[in-house]
Amino acid sequence: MAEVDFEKIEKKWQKKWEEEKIFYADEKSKKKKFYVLEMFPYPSGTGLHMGHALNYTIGDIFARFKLLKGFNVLHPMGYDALGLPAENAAIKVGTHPEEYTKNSMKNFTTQLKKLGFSYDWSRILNTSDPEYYKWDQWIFLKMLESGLAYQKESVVNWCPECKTVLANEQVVDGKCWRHENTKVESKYFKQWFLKITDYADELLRNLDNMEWPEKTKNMQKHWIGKSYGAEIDFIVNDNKWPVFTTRPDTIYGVTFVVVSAHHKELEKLVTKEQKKEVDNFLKKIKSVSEKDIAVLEKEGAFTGSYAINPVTKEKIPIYVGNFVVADYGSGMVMAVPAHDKRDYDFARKYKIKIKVVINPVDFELNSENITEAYVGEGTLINSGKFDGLSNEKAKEEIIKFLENLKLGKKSIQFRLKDWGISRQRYWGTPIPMIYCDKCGVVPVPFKNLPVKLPKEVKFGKGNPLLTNEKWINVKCPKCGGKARRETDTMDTFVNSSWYFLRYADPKNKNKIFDSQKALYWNPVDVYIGGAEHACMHLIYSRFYVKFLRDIGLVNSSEPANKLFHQGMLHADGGEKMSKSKGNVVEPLATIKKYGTDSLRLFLVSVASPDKDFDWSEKGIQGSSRFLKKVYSYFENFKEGKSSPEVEIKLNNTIKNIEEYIETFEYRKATIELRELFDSISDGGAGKKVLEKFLQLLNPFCPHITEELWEKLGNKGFISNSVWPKSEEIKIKENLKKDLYEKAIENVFEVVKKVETRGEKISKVYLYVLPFELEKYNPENLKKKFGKEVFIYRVNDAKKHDPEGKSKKARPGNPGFWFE
RNA sequence: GUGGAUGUGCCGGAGUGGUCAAACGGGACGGACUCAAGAUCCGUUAGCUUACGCUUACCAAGGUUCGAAUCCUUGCAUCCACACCA
Repeated sequence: MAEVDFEKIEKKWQKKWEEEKIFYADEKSKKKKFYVLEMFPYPSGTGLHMGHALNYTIGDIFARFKLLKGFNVLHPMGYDALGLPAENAAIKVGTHPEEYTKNSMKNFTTQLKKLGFSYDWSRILNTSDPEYYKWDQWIFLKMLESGLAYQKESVVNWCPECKTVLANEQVVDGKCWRHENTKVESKYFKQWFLKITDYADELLRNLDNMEWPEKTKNMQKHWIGKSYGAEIDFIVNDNKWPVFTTRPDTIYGVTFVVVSAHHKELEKLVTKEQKKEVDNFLKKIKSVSEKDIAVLEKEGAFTGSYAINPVTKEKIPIYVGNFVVADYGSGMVMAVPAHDKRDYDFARKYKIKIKVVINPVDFELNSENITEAYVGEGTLINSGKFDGLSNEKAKEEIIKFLENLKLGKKSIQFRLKDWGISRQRYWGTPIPMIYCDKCGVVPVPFKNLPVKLPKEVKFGKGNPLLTNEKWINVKCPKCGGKARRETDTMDTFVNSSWYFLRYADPKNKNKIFDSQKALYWNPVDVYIGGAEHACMHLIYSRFYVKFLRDIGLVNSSEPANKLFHQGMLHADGGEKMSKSKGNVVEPLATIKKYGTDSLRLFLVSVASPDKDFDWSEKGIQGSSRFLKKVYSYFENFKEGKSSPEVEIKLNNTIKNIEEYIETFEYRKATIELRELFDSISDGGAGKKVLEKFLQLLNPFCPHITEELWEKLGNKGFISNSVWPKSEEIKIKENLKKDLYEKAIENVFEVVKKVETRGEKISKVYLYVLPFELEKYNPENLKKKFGKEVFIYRVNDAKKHDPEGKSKKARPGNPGFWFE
């Protein structure tokens, strides 16, 4: 078999596609629009990895398929260019983040182009471009106008050595990533927040009607976390301290209260005598990451203060604990050790009283014999006038009771928190605010946007922006007096929360985007990316779209109709690909060896693209072998006649592949393609059939199919040809007969079996689907079975069907009953 | 702990009540070609049998059914996510 020069073919067609701009999208087209989007990459210095290749191949196949199907396809690409790694490179190697990012982007573009993706490169986007982040700032100011952006004190990780705030990922085992002997401290800063919680209800509600993976929707539901309960006031030193609980029915069992270690007013509760103990406890907390806190054992310390239980009037101790979240509810919880597992463990550890107030349905429980928390249903005991009520009923009654005493109320809590966007670092969007001594916090006027990042800053100690005094010092936009810029920048998730909208009109200098264009393209029809973004990016984007809708810029409420997560790609042998293990497979090296089309085909033919799978050198060799086979068949092909079998197979394949691509079952599509090719090379085929085969293969292997399309004598590109139609008649006629006969054969078999068991059968009843009724001929069947045969439609109200066997009827298979 | 997913032949992985000893790919084995290797092509790949066929098989044990990889129950194992949510 002749060697195929994949590289030459790839270069040739990539150049032609670019010259003819066949993938450039235009909103003036009369065709129906279709927007395919893959999550844009963070351009890291290490270049494109195989996971990117998989992600973009999945999207590219979809986009190319839709183009062939006659849609006006938008398939753009860009870079999420602001972020921490660029800044880390500046600290470690001394490159300016801007240079680092520029180089990385250039590198990424070259690599992406070699993979032959059908991007509209004229729409390329770069979030580190002031022309882009200007609109981040614009949205921020709009949110400020709407009251959605606000400042509040919040806790962060602080490295006293670097004098800077650390991201959770920069905290390693409670220590700074750069100073392994320096313990990270908790520090409170005033920071900017976006009030995503205003949209909590809608974010939750819409999920039900969205065509997103159920798993993702569940994760989001959990993340938003709506819970119903009560807010109850406990009295501490004559002040009201509210707590939120979902179990007001257990209020009589409260024996202590726990306040979060990060509670703003913790100091007020700590007495002189207990100060030392509490401080020692606080030192043990490693970072503000709640994931880190979660790993810790439930621990705490007595604050020295007491609270009054509003119903029993008992005096109960207040503890500070590492398992209470400061930002949820009021940052304080009432603890019922008898009926909550964490409270139980905590009470046992610190020898606090345990009081049973719910008696289980099926056994006796009391405060002496309890060995674990009982969290189930039951009736109230030890609860004053509420004794004997079911705990469900008690929830309502107790809330009513507290409301009358003005000591509590019904309450709904979301676990979703407002989104803290302040980052004390350089390579992000500057927050467009100014601090004036006289006027206070003043927004930068719209006409002065963008607030550009100054290039001259020093890296290594503290927030780099603090090192450029010239940039910081400005005149107050209100009074013209001395003022200073906000030096915090925005979380980079801000940049990616609306980029898909900007693709509709990426070069607009005057507006965030032209509304007509945005309305035309949005929402995204298919969005493809990793499941790790299920909560953060995919919730923030939903929030942004809702906000932009509310200020009249778009009319859709959700960013994407359909969402797909690709699986994780592991190294040969199942381990994670990582540099330190030396098992990384580079897309570029692979292409050089086997060709881009082989790589694309392999990536989608090992497993369903949503499942994790292992890289396999043997596997890609198999894909490459298949393409060589195809190529050599076309080279030596002599025009022949297509057999009916090949025609049937072809038409079946067209239909199936359409379905498979729509549902991302690419693996099945590649199997059908192999089968079709087998029957072509076995039975011979005419030119028309070969052309159609190439078109079916084109979304997966665009280069080689262009080449062979041309070899067959076609002018123009196969990539924007018209997808073949499957001719229904050719598919079914033969098969249908078969199926009917098989179905009858089946029934016949069963009759024989039952008779050999000794049962007598004289009547056979068949229940068939209405549209199949005509195929059944009672006379013929009577002859075959030698018995009376009755045929009913399944929905016939008068049918004789003593055991409901008609429910078993399916297409091609009747239900049956014998007597 | 909570939530979710999965368990199929040597391996990856289809298959959701009869067309299943189970697609497709990989591997292994045998053969053809070749001085030879590679590539390519053909065949075999649960057991017994020349074959018809029979037996054993889709994590395990029960169950439903004329019929189960597929439906139900229980158990076991593996994987993933998470913000201990009061």
